[in-house]
Amino acid sequence: MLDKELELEFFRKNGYSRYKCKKCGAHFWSKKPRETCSEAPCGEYTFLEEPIFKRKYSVEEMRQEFIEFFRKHGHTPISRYPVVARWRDDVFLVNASIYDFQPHVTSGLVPPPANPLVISQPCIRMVDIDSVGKTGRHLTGFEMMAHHAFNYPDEWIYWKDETVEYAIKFIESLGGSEEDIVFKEKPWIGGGNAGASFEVIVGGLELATLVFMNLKEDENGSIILGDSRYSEMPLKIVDTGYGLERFVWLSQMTPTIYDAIYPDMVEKLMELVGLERGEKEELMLKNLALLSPRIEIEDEESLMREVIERSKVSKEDYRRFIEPLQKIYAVADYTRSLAFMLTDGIVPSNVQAGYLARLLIRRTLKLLDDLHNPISIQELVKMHIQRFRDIMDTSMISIVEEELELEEERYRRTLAKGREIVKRMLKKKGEIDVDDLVLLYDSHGLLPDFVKNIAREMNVDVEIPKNFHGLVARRHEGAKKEKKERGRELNLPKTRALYYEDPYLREFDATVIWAEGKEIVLDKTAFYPEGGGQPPDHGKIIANGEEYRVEDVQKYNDVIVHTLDREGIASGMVVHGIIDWERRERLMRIHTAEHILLAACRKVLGKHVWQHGTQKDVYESRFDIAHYKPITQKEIKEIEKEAFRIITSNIPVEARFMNRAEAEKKYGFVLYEGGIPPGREIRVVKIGDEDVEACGGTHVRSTGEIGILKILRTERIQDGVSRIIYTAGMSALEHVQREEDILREASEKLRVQPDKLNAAVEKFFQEWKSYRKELERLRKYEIEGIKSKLMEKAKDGKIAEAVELGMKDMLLLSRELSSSLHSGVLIGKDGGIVVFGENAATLAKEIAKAMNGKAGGSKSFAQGKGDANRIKEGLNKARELMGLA
RNA sequence: GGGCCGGUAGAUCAGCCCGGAAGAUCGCUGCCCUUGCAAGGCAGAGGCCGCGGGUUCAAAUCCCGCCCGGUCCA
Repeated sequence: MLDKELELEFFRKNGYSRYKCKKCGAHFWSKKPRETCSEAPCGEYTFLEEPIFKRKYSVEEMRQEFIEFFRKHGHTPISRYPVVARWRDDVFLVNASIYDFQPHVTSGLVPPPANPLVISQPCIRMVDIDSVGKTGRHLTGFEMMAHHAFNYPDEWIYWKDETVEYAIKFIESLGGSEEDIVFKEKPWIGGGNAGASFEVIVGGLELATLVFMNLKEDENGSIILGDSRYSEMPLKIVDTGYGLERFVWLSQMTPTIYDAIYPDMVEKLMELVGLERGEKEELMLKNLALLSPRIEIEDEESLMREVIERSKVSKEDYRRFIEPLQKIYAVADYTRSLAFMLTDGIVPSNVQAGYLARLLIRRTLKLLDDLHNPISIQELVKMHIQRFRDIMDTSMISIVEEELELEEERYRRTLAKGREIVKRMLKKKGEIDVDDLVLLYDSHGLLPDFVKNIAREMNVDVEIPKNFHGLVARRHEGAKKEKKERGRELNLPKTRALYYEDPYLREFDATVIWAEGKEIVLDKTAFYPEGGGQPPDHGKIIANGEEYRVEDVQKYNDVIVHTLDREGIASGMVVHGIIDWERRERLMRIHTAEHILLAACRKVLGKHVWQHGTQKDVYESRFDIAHYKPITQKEIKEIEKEAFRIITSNIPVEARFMNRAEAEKKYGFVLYEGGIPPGREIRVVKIGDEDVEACGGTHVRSTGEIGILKILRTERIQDGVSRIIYTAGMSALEHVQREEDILREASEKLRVQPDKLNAAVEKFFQEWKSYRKELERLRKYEIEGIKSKLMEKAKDGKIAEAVELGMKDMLLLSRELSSSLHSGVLIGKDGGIVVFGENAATLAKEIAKAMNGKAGGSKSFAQGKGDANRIKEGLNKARELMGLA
């Protein structure tokens, strides 16, 4: 299928031929005849030996070259998106520039912000985390430079020939030659789309990928790729990805990509660790770079052997230089990814994107430990933020530093605790097997290496299986569950939403266009359907003089369905709707209050605050935000005061529909705090300069109408996520009044003034505690008394008596008695039996039997229970068996 | 969102598998020893065994639900 797709007019006209790589068998296009596709390991990294570009470029210079080149060729530069994919709910991090335009632009629903466009998009790819530092070319964080063209049936921009030509011209503009370039064919599949693609290879290195996306996944499609079927889509997308860091590397000719993109940090770390790079070391590094594409990274041993042989150095030389350097490289890369993630507002957590940040932080801390902590993680991340200040938000530095400090503390705590767990395990079992290792990692976050080290301290050897991570994965198999989609296809016209046209509309007339059971759809409605965390309106619908209660209102696509308390309304009827205004008004106040609350939180707590989920209700509403530490009482008061300021400023609340791309451009992704609405047009709700969000809810006209916003309490629902429970308007006033009632009633009960309540309660509590102790002392004393009385009845060190005591007291008493008596039986007022001394259990069972009860226990102590009316029988039995009768 | 581990004295934990009188160490209080401190000795205080339900004559222990903490995976 690809053969035809990639036989370009351009290649034919410009003297290119199609070859088949003798090593990997892939097809490729080249102007110069070639045996292989030239990509390492089929070829070598020739760029390390011979310059390809005319000069060296820094990251900033290369980015600038790219953007400028495409700007000159008719592309509109657009600014980068955050690395955390706020506009999507299917992924956490941006993996590629095309992520910026999924799902709505690529599906054709929404136009792109510009067409064609050029961007340099920072991306995070966690999948390569283990290779970073070791291969010389892998990164967790990189910038994907890209030009995109979106071709619509009625608006054609450009397609394959032009894209290939741009690639050649851009490489030429940097001093490269057309002869150096190889276009390798490759099918491309990703994210429900597919197409043909070229990998652009220069000097043995893949520099870019040119994807021609023209297929979408389709059950009935006729094109089969991999395991799925695809069909042609009307939209044809040019999706390119130029590896910024790789271009820089190629220009700099350094042995690794890390030396090219952040030389300052690598140098600084080397200096602090005490590594020096002489000729011998450079040679080792270069050989490593040349060899690493050839040998699987899992086989580090043979890679090391080859490097040692080629460079004519000792194993010792390698160990002393390469191993710490690889760690330095990894630290430099991880901390840069962290700089991107944290300044873009990801809060470290145990869930979602925050977990990925924590993972990177912990990996970095481990590496820094290995290097004997030459510098703090905060310092390194800060260095990157300042170094890349033209694309990172430097105002986040102090928040980032605090987050890292807290994370490091947490990490140290986990390790200290883990150390204890491992030690205890060893003390108990004497060894640690594979199951233990998996458990320690999965449940306690302890890496096998760490466990092995501790075991070694205690002279125990632990074997780490090769497929360790596979074993962990197996434990998680079968744990996944499919989430069900709620969808409903009603083939009806869009319902006119009167609540948007006039949010204060309380009554309206409409025509029923569909009815089934208790459900009806109207041509227009003022009933607000559940959405955006706002519950649906309630109210009445009057038809033919009959009144129906509206119990639920839901929206399916653009059709609004009302659920009534009973059947009876038919299609075609004209009805009158009345909104339960008291309820709706409260909800409107609360919804606007929520926007104000978010603005206040961002102001008081910081810019990283991001809405995590909400549920509004008439009396108590929940508002979850990402924040890296629990919210203090002081902060709550500040937030309330800030909200008060916004409310009393009486700022108008504007709501209007806007073109999605235009709104994003104007306000940024803060728009999507409350979630990501679908569609070409989005409704933007703006409160002066305080807050702007995409929101489909109903709002008051101006902030003053809210009256009062009150935070009731906060909870930490996850690491990095706090829940604020609040209310507004009349509900807030009612809450304050209720609290006042509690205060007054409590004060009245204690007969003190409300302001003395605190001191009074303290006093009462202290007194209660001392009385409780006094009571216990008295009981002990009483038992002492009973004991001495009973002792008088003892015969031959034996006793069997009935006592006016409960089970607990009898236990105490028998303990006392057992110190001076040989054996004894006590039967309590409610039929409880306590036996101590020889054959206690057997004796107790016999007594219980006599009392129609049950008993049991050990040889020297037993307890049981029988019928409280048969105490006498039990006692007689006991005496008989004990020889006391 | 799902899985796993944990919650017992101020702290760190044992006891739970296999139900039968709540423990250890450190810390705390007092006394002895000492010029004083440290150490040592003796005595003592300190527990809703996370919460709620169930099974049982009897639950820290077994079963169910919830809450909280930790951790792994997506």
